[in-house]
Amino acid sequence: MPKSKEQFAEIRKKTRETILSSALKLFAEKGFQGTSMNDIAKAANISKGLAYNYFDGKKKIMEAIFEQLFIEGEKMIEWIEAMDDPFEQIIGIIEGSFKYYEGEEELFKLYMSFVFQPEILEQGKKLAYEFDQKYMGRMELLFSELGFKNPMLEARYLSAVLDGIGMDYFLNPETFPLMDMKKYLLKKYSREEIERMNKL
Amino acid sequence: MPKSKEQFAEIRKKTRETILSSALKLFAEKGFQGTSMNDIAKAANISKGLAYNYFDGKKKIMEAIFEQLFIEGEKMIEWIEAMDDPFEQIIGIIEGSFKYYEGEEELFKLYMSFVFQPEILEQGKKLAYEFDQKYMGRMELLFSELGFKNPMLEARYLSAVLDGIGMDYFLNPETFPLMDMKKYLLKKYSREEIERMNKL
Amino acid sequence: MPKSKEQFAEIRKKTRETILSSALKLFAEKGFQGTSMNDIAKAANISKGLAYNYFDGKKKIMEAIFEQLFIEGEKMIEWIEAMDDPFEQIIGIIEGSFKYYEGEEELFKLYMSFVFQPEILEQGKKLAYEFDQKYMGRMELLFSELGFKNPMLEARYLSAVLDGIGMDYFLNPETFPLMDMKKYLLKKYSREEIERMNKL
Amino acid sequence: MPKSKEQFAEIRKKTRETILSSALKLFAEKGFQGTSMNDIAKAANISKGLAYNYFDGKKKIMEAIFEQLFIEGEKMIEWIEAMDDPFEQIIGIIEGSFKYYEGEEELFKLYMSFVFQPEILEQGKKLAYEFDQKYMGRMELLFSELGFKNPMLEARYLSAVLDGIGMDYFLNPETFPLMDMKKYLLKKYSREEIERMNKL
DNA sequence: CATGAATGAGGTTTCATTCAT
DNA sequence: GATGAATGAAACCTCATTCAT
Repeated sequence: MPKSKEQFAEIRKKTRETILSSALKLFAEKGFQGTSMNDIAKAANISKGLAYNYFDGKKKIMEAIFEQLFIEGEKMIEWIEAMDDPFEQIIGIIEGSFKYYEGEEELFKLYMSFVFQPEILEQGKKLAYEFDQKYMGRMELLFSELGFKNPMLEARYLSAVLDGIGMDYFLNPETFPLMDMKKYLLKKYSREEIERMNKL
Repeated sequence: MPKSKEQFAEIRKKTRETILSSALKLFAEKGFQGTSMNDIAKAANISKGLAYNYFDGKKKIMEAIFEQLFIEGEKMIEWIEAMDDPFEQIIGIIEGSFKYYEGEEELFKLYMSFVFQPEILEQGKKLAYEFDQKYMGRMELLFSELGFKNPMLEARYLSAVLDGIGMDYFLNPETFPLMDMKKYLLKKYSREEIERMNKL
Repeated sequence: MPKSKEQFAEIRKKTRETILSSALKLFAEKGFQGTSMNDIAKAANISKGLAYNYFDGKKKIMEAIFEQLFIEGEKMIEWIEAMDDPFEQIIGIIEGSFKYYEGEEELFKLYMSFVFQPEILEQGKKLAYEFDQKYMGRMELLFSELGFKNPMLEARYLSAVLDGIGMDYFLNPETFPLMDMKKYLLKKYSREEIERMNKL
Repeated sequence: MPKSKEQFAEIRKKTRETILSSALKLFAEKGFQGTSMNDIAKAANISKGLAYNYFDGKKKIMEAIFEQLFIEGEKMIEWIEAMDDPFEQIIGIIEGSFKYYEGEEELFKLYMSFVFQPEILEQGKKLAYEFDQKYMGRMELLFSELGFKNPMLEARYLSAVLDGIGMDYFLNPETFPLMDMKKYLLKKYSREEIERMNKL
């Protein structure tokens, strides 16, 4: 009697996830090019051959990781849009970003290293561009609702600030004052400050 | 007619620089691992063997590039320190950074991609750390002179903002409003604004 | 309701045949080495494991195909021997060959490609040799009956002509004048021509 | 002082030829798929890496061999065209073919195995087709000059005969009566026979 | 100073075959 | 009888580095 379809699906899902998480860790640690399929297979405790049964090569693994990344990004957008108050949404964006930095160090590092070397992944570049467009659009709308004069520029600015903080934090996690920075930023984008700025 | 010692030295210097600039371009484009010594030699119009005559391997070429990078950084610090007025210095830092983004795209990309793959080049990481310490120290001093309450945080913040802008710009040079962002930042850190902020 | 023994036997036979015909098609198309067990299993709509239940590996599948091939060859010899008139037999050989080219393209291609790569399948080579001997023996006898002076050479010659036609036809099925060639050959080996030749 | 260009060219030519002849031998012996780059490198007494310095993979080696093959074919056509008398030309074609079978066993075997599995080599198929067209055109012209009623069919026929003989000879070089077959064919296509046939 | 042929270690990828269920 | 996940050996290919000239 063969294994049931459910059993097979279960196994595939689990192994797939093991491969992806092992690869993510290694890519973040040693870079995409610095990680060999051998490394990945060993980390995932499987044979090299099996890794190819699941993914058609290293690039495809990378792509799968990127897809996950953008899916999480979408979720974050949705979570923020669910809030009614635009002031709350700004807070949500900031807190969400910091939560991400604290919890997903590896994904972020990987994202960074890729972003500065996009030739590695055609598909990744497209995904990143599309996500950026969508994300910026939302932010712009938000700043418009908040009464800013140049919502596009404000969206780009906040985005740059958050990216820069993430980047500097990961460059020196030990010395970067992540919590203080969060407080500082939350104050800068608090209801009171925003209202005050808009009065000027 | 044999060449004079000066002529030889001249040739060596020129060839060395050709190798470095060719390598820089390639590393930025295709990454360190994605660039072969063959690529470098071809781009520099020399033989592989000669490249080894100048540098003891690919890593050493990378290190030489990094050294150049930090030498330029030092120069920028010196240039800023030469100014008397701290308000002018802030403007200098901002304008210097933007000038760098506009003119030295490749070095910046390379720096970033390496910084997020530190195991490749231990020495690079160390250099980067040292430079960061020195640079931050200066900035902190500056914000202290300007009367900010939390100079360290302000230094980290401005630094993050500038890094984030650089990053976002390089992600999408076509759509990022680099000039507008510069004006926006220059206004945020103008004498008037700083004095106003410090009064609060 | 359990299946009866007959039903099981029926299924086994059918599956076996499906495997063989799928494999034949693939071997002819992509070669023995170019065809994977996976390809075969997929083409036969079964699992890889089941294929191994039927045959002890890829070579064994190949061998089974070869056996079939020679069984058909034997049938053809028998069919020809059943004719009384040697003149008719010659016609039968020619027509049989052309019918084979038209209808069994894959088997022929496979046979050829293997015959020129003998180390792959020792058994195949042996079978081919034995068949050749038997076939040649019959042909020689036939030409002897027909009164030819050098029956062995005539047998070898006709055999070569037929092989060459098959080969050239498969090289360029679109441009090769198969039907005209058949007429031409049938005339060359017609009763009248043979009798005329033997008079000389 | 570097090696002179001539020295390098000499080395490259020699090594290239060693690789090609080693590969030819192995391909003919064990087939294209059955031969590994390792085998080729070992047979050529060089490292695997060097083989890739000369050819971009196994297919490219095969293609180079094929080119040689067709270059030789062209030479044969030229050699035959240099004769004035069409009767002599026919003799030339036949003798040339037999000489080829006797002397270039490996190339012929390789050609055969390829011909029945052309997916291996895109370029090879095109070359073979073009050569066939040219060769057939010449033969047709020749048979036309000789006064045959259906020159195209005659060209195809002789071609098939020669191919079939080559094929059968290589299948069983020990038992195939190559010399007798040559005499037989030369008589069939002698001036006297051709004139007699055309009278009918 | 300069060349590029040559090596060899290590990476990527494929696949016949086994096996637990 | 039937499944497809899993293995491991062996294939393909790349490239930093060395070296004879």
